Amino acid sequence: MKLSEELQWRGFYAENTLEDITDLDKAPRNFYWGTDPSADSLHIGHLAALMMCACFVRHGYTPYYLVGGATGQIGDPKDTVERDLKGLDEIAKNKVALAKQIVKVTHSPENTEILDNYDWFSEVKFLPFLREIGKAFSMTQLLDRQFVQNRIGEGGSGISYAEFSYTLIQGYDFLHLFRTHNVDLQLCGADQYGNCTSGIHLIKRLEDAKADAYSCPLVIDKVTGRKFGKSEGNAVWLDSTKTSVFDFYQFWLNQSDDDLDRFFKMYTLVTPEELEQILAKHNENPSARFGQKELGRRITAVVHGEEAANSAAKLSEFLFAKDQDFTQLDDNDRKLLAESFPTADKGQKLSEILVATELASSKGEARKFLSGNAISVNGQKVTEDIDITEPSLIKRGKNKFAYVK
RNA sequence: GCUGGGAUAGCGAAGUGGUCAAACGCAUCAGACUGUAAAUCUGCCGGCUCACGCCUUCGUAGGUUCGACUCCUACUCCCAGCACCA
Repeated sequence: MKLSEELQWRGFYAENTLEDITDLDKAPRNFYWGTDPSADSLHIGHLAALMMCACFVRHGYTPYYLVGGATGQIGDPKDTVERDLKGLDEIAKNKVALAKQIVKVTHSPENTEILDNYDWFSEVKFLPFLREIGKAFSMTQLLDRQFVQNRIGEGGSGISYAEFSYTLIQGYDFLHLFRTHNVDLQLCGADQYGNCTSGIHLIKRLEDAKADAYSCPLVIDKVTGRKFGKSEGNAVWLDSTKTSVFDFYQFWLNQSDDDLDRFFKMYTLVTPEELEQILAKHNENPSARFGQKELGRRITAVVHGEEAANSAAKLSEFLFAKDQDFTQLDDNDRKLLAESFPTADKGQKLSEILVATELASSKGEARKFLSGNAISVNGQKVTEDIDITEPSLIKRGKNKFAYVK
């Protein structure tokens, strides 16, 4: 498939500035994709964008990945409220973490350079910036932006000059990369499209050259209607200390049948023929969740590696089997359990173990779970605060586990 | 700068001296049902406690009162209008 065909087939197709999408097939270009270090891990929303980047790279494009040490100090305006400024220490820490993840999931060589816009912004002086960049922007257009309109005026929560100016910073990045690295294409999620056009505008204005932006749709959770990984509470992180490999795999396993097609296309490298086979097999018996299992295994492999993905799959098979027999666990299985879930030592009350493994936040909550029929030990529902004297598998709710050594 | 309005739990939003840990909605969490899905129904839903109960919250800091989310003062931030500037 040509790049343009593949992008459309995979669903990486939203707004862009191209005359025609087939222009992408002509000659490989240098592109950049960036994110701000506003958290210490990427999530699956970023992953979709990175899979799109990888698609370009497979077709010969040269990637520049940017972690926004400068933009992160301001924060991209949300359309609801002003962000709290991140501490500089935190930003520095986050930058390192994100850079590592980008290298990992894009399967870039270890020495791949991750750009940091702080490197050039730390040199930028305010007056020259206003004279060169500030002058290029019309206040009318800046005010016209939808999120600005949401933030100011009645019912709005206000917006600071700092956040208001964010788009100038990101626009300048594009200009800078155009000048220094011949980058004339920016890839982004649809929510960043406006910021991309700021850069295009600058490049046109100051360099009299045409640059392009290409965005992919935001991945929307059909259930909540919100974009993936948005709200902190239920974000699915790529960092296994924030979202365990098991939980990551389980997230995909729990997707609905309707979403299989689009997630396979976006998040895995399946070919059309392969996908057809997978879906056909899935539809023979949807309740067996063949599609979800395959999806989970593949995406988990991209993020955490083949071995971890297979472990998560194996563990899930065992834990959700109808007739699990915990006495048949061998040492390897036990080791896997201990690695995958929080652990506690035997010889304690069940409520204490629940607290120690963070399955419950307090003894009171532990008791509530027990009386609410939410806890099982080795597959048996337990409602009393019994003593746990043997190695056991504790389960809370549908898929929260802990292991007692 | 002036005038008026506002700041309540994860979010939205009631509450205008005691019956407020705070209505209601959403989200989360748990249960039933199920395909580890969706929809639906049920419960929980500031923290701690086996529990009577105790502790901490209603922008911040003080004050009045037996008692304050509710009244007063100052401050911070937001919104609107006006003024200033142009």
